[in-house]
Amino acid sequence: MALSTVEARLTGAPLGGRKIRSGISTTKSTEEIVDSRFDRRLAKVLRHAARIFCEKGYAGASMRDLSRAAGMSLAGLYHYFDSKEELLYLIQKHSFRTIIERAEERLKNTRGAEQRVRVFIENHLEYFLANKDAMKVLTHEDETLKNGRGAEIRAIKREYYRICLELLEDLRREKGLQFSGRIAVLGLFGMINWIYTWHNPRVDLNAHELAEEMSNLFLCGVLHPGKTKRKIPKANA
Amino acid sequence: MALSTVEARLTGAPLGGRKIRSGISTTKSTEEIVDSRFDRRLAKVLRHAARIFCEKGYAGASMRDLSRAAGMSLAGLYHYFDSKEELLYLIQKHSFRTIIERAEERLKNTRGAEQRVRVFIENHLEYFLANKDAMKVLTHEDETLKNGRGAEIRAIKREYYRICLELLEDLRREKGLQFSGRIAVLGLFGMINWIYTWHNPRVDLNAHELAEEMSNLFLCGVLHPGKTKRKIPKANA
DNA sequence: AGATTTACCGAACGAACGTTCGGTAACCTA
DNA sequence: TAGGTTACCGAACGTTCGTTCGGTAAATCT
Repeated sequence: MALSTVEARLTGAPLGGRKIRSGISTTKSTEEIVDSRFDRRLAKVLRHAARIFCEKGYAGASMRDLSRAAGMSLAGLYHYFDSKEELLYLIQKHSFRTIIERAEERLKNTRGAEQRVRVFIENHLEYFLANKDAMKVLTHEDETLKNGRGAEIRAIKREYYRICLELLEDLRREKGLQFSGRIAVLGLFGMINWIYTWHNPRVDLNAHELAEEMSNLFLCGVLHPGKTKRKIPKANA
Repeated sequence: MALSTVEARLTGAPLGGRKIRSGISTTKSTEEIVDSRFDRRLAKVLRHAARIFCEKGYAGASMRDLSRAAGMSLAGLYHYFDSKEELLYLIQKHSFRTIIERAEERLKNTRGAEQRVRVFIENHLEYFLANKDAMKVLTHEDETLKNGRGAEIRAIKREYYRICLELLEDLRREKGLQFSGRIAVLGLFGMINWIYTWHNPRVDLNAHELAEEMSNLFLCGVLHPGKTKRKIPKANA
């Protein structure tokens, strides 16, 4: 793999994909097979890595732990990335990009400031609970990456923050309310990110129900308990 | 220091104190001076350790980092505790015990379910922001300790949880409300513990003001913005 | 078929880790 | 003032760390 950085290969495809070699090629299907094989194996490594980082923390997990979990030799791991730090970066970037992408997709089809906030919350919790390991690693290791990679993740984080802030300011405008946007966003993120510290799927509500409870709590507080909406309809007008 | 475990010495005094040697003693003032000197030095070490754990995480901080921060040799540190793990334990236990003690003290003098919840939140934020390093270490490293020490910290945590839960259930009863106590407690803890990830004293409100904002948000939600109470009076009847 | 690239692996690298050991000055008690 | 305790420290212990190197069998391209 010549110069080999995964980062250098990151462009479009699922996990960033592998750079398509330019030049004459009779069939491109073979290339795609090679590429997606690499990507599938990388994705598997990332899944196992997320699980171990989740259990032991980034600093507490050793590359030997990861190799054991992935069923691959220590040296073999380095075929897929250049360093432990890049591994964390790939996990965080993929999770963040995906949750933002999905939020934007769902918000495109939702009108009404309050409903949009509810959809944002539901999207967050749904993705969070379906990808607990990676999302814990994203939230818990949020100051771990430094320099370039850290800056890039922090930029994505600000983007997500801004989406939420705008939803809340729309709500404030629409209903003529008064509250601090910053405190509201950060209070909301606290509620919904804290979940990784306590949620037990055998005891607690599923993502959809939890989103409703959390939305009611955030929107109405404990003193004005929720108008329990039965379903969050995917309004398209 | 004979058998030397700090843990073996933990009984009453500030940080656990040093076990008072039993036996005949003409003056006990000398013993107290020795004891408090040890405690003062230990407290200083713990303060520096909390700062480093806060910056680099427990696993990411080395004993050499700690020795540098405390201005003491690596070996010298071990005069005050037996292991890195015990150091984390001492930091967490002291913070947790203190915040609970203060909450109970303040709640003794407060009537009215809503007011008691507000006092609980204000106590939490006040201690949290005044002891940011230690409180971040307490919240961030909440699954780090294992076995005996871990169980002990988790027991204190449950105690704190229960205090909050009872306040909320009192509120629910007093006002005839309906909400899930568990979700409310955990949502509230999310809001107020998440603060360590964003609070900047140069930009953000101080503890008292923040407590008011957070209390209003939690109690009334963003749709029913807060009855801004000017002062939280220390009611004594 | 021969040449190249891919996908690994065993073994080793030097650095850093938490902890311990043997000392030694300063202080306290008797 | 002799004897014991306290409060450290320099140097080293064995282990584990992230990463690299040289190799190889299989897959792919020409």
